[in-house]
Amino acid sequence: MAGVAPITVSRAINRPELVTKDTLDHIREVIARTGYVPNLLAGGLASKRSRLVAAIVPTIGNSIFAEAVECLTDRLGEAGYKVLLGLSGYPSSREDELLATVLSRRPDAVFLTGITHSPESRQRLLAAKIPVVETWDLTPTPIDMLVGFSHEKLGRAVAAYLIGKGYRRLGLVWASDERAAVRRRGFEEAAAERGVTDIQVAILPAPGNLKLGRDGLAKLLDGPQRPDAVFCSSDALAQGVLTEAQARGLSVPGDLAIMGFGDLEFAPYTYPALSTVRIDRRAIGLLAAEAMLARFEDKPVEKIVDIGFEIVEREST
Amino acid sequence: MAGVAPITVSRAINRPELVTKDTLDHIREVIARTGYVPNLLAGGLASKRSRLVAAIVPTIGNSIFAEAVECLTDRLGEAGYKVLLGLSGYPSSREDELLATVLSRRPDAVFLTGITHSPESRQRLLAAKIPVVETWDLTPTPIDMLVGFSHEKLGRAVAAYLIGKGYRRLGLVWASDERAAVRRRGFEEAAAERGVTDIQVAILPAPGNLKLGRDGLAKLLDGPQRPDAVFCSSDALAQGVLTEAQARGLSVPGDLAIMGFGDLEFAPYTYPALSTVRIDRRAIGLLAAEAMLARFEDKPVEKIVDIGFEIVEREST
DNA sequence: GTGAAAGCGCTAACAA
DNA sequence: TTGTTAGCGCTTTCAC
Repeated sequence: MAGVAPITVSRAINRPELVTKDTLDHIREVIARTGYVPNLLAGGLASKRSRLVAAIVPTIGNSIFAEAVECLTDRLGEAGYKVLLGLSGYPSSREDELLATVLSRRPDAVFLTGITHSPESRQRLLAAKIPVVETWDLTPTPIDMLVGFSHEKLGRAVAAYLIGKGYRRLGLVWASDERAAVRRRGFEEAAAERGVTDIQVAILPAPGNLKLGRDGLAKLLDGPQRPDAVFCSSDALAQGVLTEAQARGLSVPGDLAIMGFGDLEFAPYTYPALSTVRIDRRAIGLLAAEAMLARFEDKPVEKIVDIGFEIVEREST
Repeated sequence: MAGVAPITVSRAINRPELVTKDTLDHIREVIARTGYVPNLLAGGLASKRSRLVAAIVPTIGNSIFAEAVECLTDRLGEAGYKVLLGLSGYPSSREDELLATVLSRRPDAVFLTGITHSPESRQRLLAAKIPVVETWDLTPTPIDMLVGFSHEKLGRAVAAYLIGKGYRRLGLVWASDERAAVRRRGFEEAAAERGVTDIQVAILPAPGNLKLGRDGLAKLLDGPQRPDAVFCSSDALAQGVLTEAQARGLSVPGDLAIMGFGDLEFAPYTYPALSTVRIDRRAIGLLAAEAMLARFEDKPVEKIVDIGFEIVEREST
């Protein structure tokens, strides 16, 4: 319709600097007039670049993963990429089949949650020969790239922190998820090194929520050793623990200190008594996006990025 | 590699009932052995069905939209569809360009938030000739299909409820978003009909959060008329209002009744004193998915689905 | 700076 | 039940 070859239109859209201004203006005018929408499926097939990035997370509902996905989507969107959402559920039960179906869309990169993947999945990812960013954890042997933090160190740090504050009867209200298990191990090891060994644990199904947190604390309080400090594997559980403590008339942190994990926004303001461990969730999405974009342009990339964590102590008001 | 024509492999994958068991088994064995992954980009181009559904929401971080998207993704995933995530921000500032870029991926359907779209967007959607589901609101004239509820009715219902309880000095802590504005209108109209007109309003930027809620209540309390009941445009704001009330030593609902909107999971347990309006967020995603799937199979579909709402009253404990 | 030819990896339509 | 042919709408490559 513009009286030029298809390839010229393609250039006008994708590499306008290769087209004379006059031709460009004319093509753009025709595009605007006709409402032409390029077909990126066809473009992707021809160029072998889908401009799609797959993001596989357990869940985005009320969760720490939503913000990371949001940042990833925003940053990649700026560069013309769209995010294909894959929800694997807890405990990553569907990651394998999800990965298979998602790879058939030929994404240009994959964002993964965690570092534990089946041999088939690893194999498939390697075979796809695309940038892969694992997140939320640390390992010296990522599939490709990694943005996360050490759950073991985090567990250790919290144990040291609580024991340093004088607490000795420690309890855990804990979801049965894999990364949480590593935090627990770090916590128990560091506690043992300080002579605290009799740690009470209430294990609950993932993902945690307020109700489960209440149940968890109830279990601990009715157990053999009443804890004076409870560390929770998520802020959602911590809220439940706090609620149960309030319902039972316990003062926080006087009778019972409570620590959460994740620093969900509602926690800090709502419960000034509730300390937690802050993770820069937005950084995970952003850094993952940057890593992918760098790789698309063959720029050098840091393979492993440790974003760390921060213990946030809140005063009772 | 399997010694059959490409189309036979295609059938073995997509319509196995058309292939003899022996051929099928053989093809499947070869697929498993070689790790063949079909290219759905090519498939989509050839069949004109991308098996992609675009979901455009303002945000998924800490938000009521995340769960709807999650349900949509789950249900569509069962049917072999993947969700392309589009985040338009508040106040849908990027919806137009987002829609353009998303449509170039040739989605088989589109999930939209709200019923207000630019003429260009409506035009583009109509031109795409695919199922479109608008959500979170109601209108007699949807672009195509609709799953939502009436914000005006909801506002009216809350006004009637509060006034019925005897409250007369009403306040609103309100985000400046479009659907909230409709709820406000309904609220004020119904209040006026009952003789309550002097409603104090604190307007805050969207999306609301706890901090903004605190600020909002502070503004109202320092204003000319101290409210005895505050309705908030979201539960996030309501939490802030509650926090501020507690910080000022007000009893809830004794000195100040607070109503939220959205029924986020943390609200009911955390604040037994906090009533709210429950929206079935999961139903929105699920019904939208069902509507799309029905249309894909040319089954009859209810064009407009009102999922209603429910005032959830909580006792103080 | 622009174009012609070929082909990306599938599936629709029709044929055997 | 299986195969042949053609073509989806782009981009690559190479030529002009």
